[in-house]
Amino acid sequence: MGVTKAEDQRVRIQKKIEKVLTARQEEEQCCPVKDILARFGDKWSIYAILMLGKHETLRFNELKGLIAGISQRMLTVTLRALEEDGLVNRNSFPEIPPRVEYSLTSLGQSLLLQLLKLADWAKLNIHQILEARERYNKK
Amino acid sequence: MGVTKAEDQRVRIQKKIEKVLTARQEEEQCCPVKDILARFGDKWSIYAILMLGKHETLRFNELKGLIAGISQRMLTVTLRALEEDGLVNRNSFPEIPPRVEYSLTSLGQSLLLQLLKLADWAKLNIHQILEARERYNKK
DNA sequence: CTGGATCCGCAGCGATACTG
DNA sequence: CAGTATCGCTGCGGATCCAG
Repeated sequence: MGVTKAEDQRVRIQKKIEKVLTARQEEEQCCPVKDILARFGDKWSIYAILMLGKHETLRFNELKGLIAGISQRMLTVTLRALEEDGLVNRNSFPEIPPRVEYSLTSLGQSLLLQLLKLADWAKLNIHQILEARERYNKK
Repeated sequence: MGVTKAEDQRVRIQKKIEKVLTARQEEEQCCPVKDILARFGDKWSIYAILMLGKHETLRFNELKGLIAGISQRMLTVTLRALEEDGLVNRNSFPEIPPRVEYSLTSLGQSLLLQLLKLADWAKLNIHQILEARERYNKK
């Protein structure tokens, strides 16, 4: 065993580099679907969008109250990401106490439409899926 | 500091239990959208569905070849989940060497339609999103 | 009140070796 | 060929404290 720990690490780092590169290639190639899904495919973005769709405009803690179970941190992170993509507006008023209002942009609203269609599909087929799951688990 | 490690752990476990319970509540309540998204919102399911949509029927390693970067393990896990939900069919032939063919069920195909619509939206708006990101990062 | 900064546990994924 | 078993790492997300 002439394999040193240093050598081990070098190899591992090399592999990691390769992995990152191929990952980047995949992102660039391939349909934009994946990229879009990455936005609202995460744990909370959907809820934020749906809630903002329902209520027009909301403050930070109102939103936090509506999305049961979300932590402060994740709400911040989620809203930042959505803002970055131009899906929500963020209006902060320099008052004391501070007030920040969030609302959907027109782009966000058009995405909401798509999500609602998906929701319709989901409602329509949820029973079939649940049945399929039961059937599968019985076997 | 009369706090023992055992006490620490007890408290932590207690919190975990609560977390799991509220998580379960959330799943049950709330729109089925989230539940559905959980299916193909993960890293690989979309690719599997899209590929099966294109190619009608595929064997395990064909699929693995088409989805660049997926590991054997994750392909297995992904396909199992999709099968469980009745989105893909799994036909295994008791031959040597073994042969397993996967294809979309009609339910899977209807989901594919939705995904394609989403893809259309994505293609249509990808530029706006990229612009928004640039604008955001410049600030 | 809004949210930035930091720490850290744990699920999820990848790599690898093994089986029918 | 099509998986299963095991293990280690990484990064997501929750908790907590702090700032404006």
